[in-house]
Amino acid sequence: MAGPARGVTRPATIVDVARVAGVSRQTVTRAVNDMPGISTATRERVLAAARELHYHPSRFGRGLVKPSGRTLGLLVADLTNPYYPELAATVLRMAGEAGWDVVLAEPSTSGAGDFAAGVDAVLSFTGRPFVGPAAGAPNLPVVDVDAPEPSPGHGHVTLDMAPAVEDAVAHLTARGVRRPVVLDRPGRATPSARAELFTTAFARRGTSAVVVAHDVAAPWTATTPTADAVVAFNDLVAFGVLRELRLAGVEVPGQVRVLGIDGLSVGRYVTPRLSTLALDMTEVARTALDLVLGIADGRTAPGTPDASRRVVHRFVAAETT
Amino acid sequence: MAGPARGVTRPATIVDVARVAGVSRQTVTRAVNDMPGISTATRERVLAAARELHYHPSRFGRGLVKPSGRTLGLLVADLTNPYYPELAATVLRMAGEAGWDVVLAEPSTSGAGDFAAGVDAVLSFTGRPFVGPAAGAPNLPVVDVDAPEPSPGHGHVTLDMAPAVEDAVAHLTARGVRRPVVLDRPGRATPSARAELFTTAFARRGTSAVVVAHDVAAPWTATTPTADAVVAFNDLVAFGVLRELRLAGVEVPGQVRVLGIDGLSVGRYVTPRLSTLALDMTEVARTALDLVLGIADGRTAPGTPDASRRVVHRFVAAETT
DNA sequence: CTGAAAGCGCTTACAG
DNA sequence: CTGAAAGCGCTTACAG
Repeated sequence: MAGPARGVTRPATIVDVARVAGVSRQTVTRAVNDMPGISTATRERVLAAARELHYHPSRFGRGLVKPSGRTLGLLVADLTNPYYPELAATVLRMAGEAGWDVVLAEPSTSGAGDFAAGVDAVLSFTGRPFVGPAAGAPNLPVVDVDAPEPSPGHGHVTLDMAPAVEDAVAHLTARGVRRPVVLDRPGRATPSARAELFTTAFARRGTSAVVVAHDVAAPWTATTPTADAVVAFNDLVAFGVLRELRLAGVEVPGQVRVLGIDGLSVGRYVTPRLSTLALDMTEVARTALDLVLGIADGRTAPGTPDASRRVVHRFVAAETT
Repeated sequence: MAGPARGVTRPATIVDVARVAGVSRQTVTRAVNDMPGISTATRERVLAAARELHYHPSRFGRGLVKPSGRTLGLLVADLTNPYYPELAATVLRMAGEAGWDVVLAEPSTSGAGDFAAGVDAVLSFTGRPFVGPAAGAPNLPVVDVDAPEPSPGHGHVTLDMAPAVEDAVAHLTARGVRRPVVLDRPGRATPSARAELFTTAFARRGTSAVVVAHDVAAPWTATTPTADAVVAFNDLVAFGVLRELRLAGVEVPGQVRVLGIDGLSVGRYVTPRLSTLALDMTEVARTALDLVLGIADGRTAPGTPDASRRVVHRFVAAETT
């Protein structure tokens, strides 16, 4: 009963079970996989040995020899923002239909190297190009979504907010907005791309928008008390703004109009309902998944125009504008 | 250049690359893994061949021979309800620290069999015991969370709402609630366990609660227009109730008090803030993960008392009660 | 710097 | 009903 490796507990393998049960390896396989051509007595003896040794088949040994599904690595920036779980849920369901498993990870959580070792393709929703291990993963199919610039060898999906920004700004100015505030992500030297889209669009209409860092220490209400519209960095920030305004007794959209970005489905529960630049998560998921699976299957070559896709936001006017 | 399998495209293996590059298998390994002891010229020739063949190392072949992290299968009922992503995010982060990857799946998405084939342990948040493949996965470590009854051979984590229900009902009756409505999940013959907890607790205080199926076709406002408190099946339902009441001009908590269940973190954005029976997601994740990894590492035996854990909800009185 | 040999844990034919 | 042999794709010593 004393195994070769005393002290250190090595997981039991099929040969350990075979030895303990006094049979051959292939008989263990028959018992464990419930195959025909084995006597009941033998099967039970083998299963008892398996139980005793806590034997569980190695997925590597098995995967090497049996056809098995492939695994997609899904990297998302921050699972705390419902935006990413919504996206992940859609990717998960679609990938499942295509026979792919999905390993979910955040960049902070797992070393990118370890992560890449266990997957057959990568879909990265982190806002920057996926950086795999320097070596060991040549030709790993990778698709970056919404990365600021295309990474050579990767497929990429661009999320284009510009048309929706135009629509939203036209909508707001038509309703008399003249002193809009754009709440930008804090801690940056320069305005974000989305903030610039808004200031440019407003400027084209003769309206100058103020960009303010969304900072709890210096709330925008103090900086720009006369604002008649707030463009939030994303829906989550907009929800916070709506709450602030409610508590301050400010009417939305009567006194201040509020616009979010993302189109989170939890938005259906807030009152008044948030106007937002919505992304069709299903479309994003389908586009990104189609691309990465296409690369994995050799249908699409990274570097070709077909490996570069685009999804646009859509302005959804609800109750806050 | 014509491989042995013409027509059907079989993924290239290390020997294909070796053949095309005119080197041995181990030289391909050296090039691909950026190891020393290989000339620059050879390395480049090999990498060029790898590129040409779209070669990517099999994770099975590699996993068999290199020490690698293990994979946890995380099964959640419904990624559409933020409750599950919140839980998943916490599990993901903690599992990552322990060196485990996480495959996320919904029961509907992937055949349970396929799912179980690729993982070393399973954590099931589906409200019922995990059912793996009938065969092929003996001694797979499994932990069920919040399953109605313990499944033999599995570890289980019970989520106990009873103490929080007591606190909430005491709170509500102390504030004069006499005609509470419990919104139950629709389409069931008998009231849910949580609905019964509430009716019992109210009854003990001499108050009879009405259980109504949460059904858009027959809204609770029509069924029980005189209700002075609404206990929702979960936070998401409660958010919808809050919106209904707002639109109907009903004051919360002045005219009707509202209670949710779950303690979703998105609740921080709704106004007024929802009172709820909150679950500490971190505690649930830590408890469940500790248990399943303990079973996987042989520290904990399923069936022993230690393989059965309990986490309690906590009543959080916010602005709606 | 390069290759021949052994082996990781498993299953699939093939023999008895 | 059971076992000996071959092989899945890879890496790790070991020889040259």
